[in-house]
Amino acid sequence: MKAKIGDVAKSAGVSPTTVSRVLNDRGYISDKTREKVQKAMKELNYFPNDVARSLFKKRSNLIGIILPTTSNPFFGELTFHLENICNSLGYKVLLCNSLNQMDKEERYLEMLLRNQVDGIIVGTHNQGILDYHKQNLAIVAIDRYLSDTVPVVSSDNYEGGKIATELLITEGCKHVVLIDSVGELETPARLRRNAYVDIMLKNGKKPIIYEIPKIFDRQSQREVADIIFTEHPEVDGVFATNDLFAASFIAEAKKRGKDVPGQIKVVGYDGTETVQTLFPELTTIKQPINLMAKKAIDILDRQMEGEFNNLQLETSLPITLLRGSTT
Amino acid sequence: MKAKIGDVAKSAGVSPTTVSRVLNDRGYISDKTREKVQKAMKELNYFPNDVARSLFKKRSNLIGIILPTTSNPFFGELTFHLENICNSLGYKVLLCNSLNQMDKEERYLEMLLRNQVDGIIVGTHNQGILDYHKQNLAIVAIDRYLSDTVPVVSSDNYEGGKIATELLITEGCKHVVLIDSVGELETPARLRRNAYVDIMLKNGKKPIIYEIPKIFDRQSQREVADIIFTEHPEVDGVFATNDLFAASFIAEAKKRGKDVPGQIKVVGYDGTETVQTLFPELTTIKQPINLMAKKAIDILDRQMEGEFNNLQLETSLPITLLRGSTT
DNA sequence: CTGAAAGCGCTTACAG
DNA sequence: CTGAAAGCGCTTACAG
Repeated sequence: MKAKIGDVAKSAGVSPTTVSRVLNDRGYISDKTREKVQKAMKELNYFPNDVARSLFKKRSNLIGIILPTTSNPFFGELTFHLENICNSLGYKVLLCNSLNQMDKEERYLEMLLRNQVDGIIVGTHNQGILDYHKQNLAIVAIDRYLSDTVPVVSSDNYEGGKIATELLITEGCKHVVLIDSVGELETPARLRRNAYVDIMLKNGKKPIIYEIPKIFDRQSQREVADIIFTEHPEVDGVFATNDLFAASFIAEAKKRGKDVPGQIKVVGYDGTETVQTLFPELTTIKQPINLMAKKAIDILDRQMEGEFNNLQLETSLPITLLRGSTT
Repeated sequence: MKAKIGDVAKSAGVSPTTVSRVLNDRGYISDKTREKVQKAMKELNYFPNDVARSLFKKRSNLIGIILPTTSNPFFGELTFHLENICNSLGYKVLLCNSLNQMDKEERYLEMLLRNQVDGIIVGTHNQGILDYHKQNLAIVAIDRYLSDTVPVVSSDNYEGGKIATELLITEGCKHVVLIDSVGELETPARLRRNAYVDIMLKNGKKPIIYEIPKIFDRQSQREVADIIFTEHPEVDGVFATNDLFAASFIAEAKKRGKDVPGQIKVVGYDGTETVQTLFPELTTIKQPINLMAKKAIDILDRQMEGEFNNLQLETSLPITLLRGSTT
């Protein structure tokens, strides 16, 4: 059976209190005692039970991450960086893939709370979360507005949308279509769309917007591309707010014998490592995923240390244009 | 402050024992009492503390997942499926990205143990894990041999390697090169290489094997491609044991003006959703990720229920060939 | 420098 | 049908 603190104490001939002291390097202990205890711990292959510790300390060092799905390269990479940084700080990560489903999000949220997480990183639009934030639970959102009091970290979506749209227009596109996620909510990512609309209007062009209903479904992406070709055969430029949408559109274009970038130019969004490897030709707007993760955890950590005031409520990190050969 | 069971008891005018009973639906309770308690829980917005529960029950319902990195599409998708299935079964997932670094793996392992996980799913080659398995910790490996007693779930790697190599030869390739991960250990995935060697020899051809030193690094992948072109300019076929390697090789080929599949044919491996979206032209061997996840958790769950005998020690799921236009 | 006692928030025999 | 007591494995005042 697993050794407990009492077993170590008995074996070392001291009290559990003393064992706890050497474990936590706390208070005075004679070198001799410390050695005895350490020897006993080795022998019994003892390591502390963090569940018991958490219960007493009212601190779990657990961080919950709720996001749509790690299957998506952006979130897969974001998850890696988040977990990696958490780990280096001594935090452990409880992962939740909500698929953007409200009901799942709510159940995940309750699960995290029951498990006494010290903080939550939210990459989905969970609104129920608001209530809990007030109960001084540390929360930070990535690319989502949750409430006036929850800090949001994102990259400069407006600038990204602006650069993408302007590039297409500069390259001579007359009919630029936007392919975006279906969106009920006002999210920072929606600024990409806003920028597209602004730039189009500024150039005297009519914005044409299509939404992917099931954003993580390849089939759904292809169908929308198909509809675009039917309804707007004149399309000669596409700004997709997500690289996967861009790739699906291009696949559909090729199927129809359309040349990219000859007849249609395409710009994507995200610029993950995965996309840069699998589809390096794609012109896209790259988000600084690692920086976003760092910043999010920085803000979360501050809250977990009790600093709920003076939090930077909105952080916008710089994006970069990756020029490929699809424009 | 967070309501505790005592607060609910006081508010409902009963004992904590009774509250616990309605919480767990255990023993006899009068309907009237149950209602009183439920009303009090609602009012106080009470939900149980799972840390305290775990401590008493000696069961955390926590599952640790150790894998290289969710940044990689295969592992990103695998993680999604694993977590998703765990969630549906009432388990929670503690995520660990080890980057295949031994020291990180060992630290993660100890972390998981301290946190009293009920089971561990391992997608890396952690050897230290063996010792703990004997202490009746539930463990299942994905694509890794850990020891004679740890069940392994993988897809039919030999068959995949065979199909890929045979396809290239059938298509007329004379000089087929293998691009593989650097590999110290005997893993199921290594069977892809074994199959390649067998088929090459069977066809009277000399196997030519290159290894990517830093497998998650795009730069490293490109460098190996570069070396292949220098050392084997005659190369007209490539079997890459990973789609990212394949993509990097193709990028390097294009840079040199080589036509794929005209001058060089390429087959990858994994066939994730991400690859199918971003690089649908790639011919590749698709692993049944969802099935692998299901099977792994099935085996883990059985162990967590105390069934350590009669475990299927080796599971090999069927792969499929996805024919694209790179062959 | 070290230990006995109390308690973290629950659950479960055991009584009644 | 309900409650008082003990205990899960730790840690931390408080004494000495």
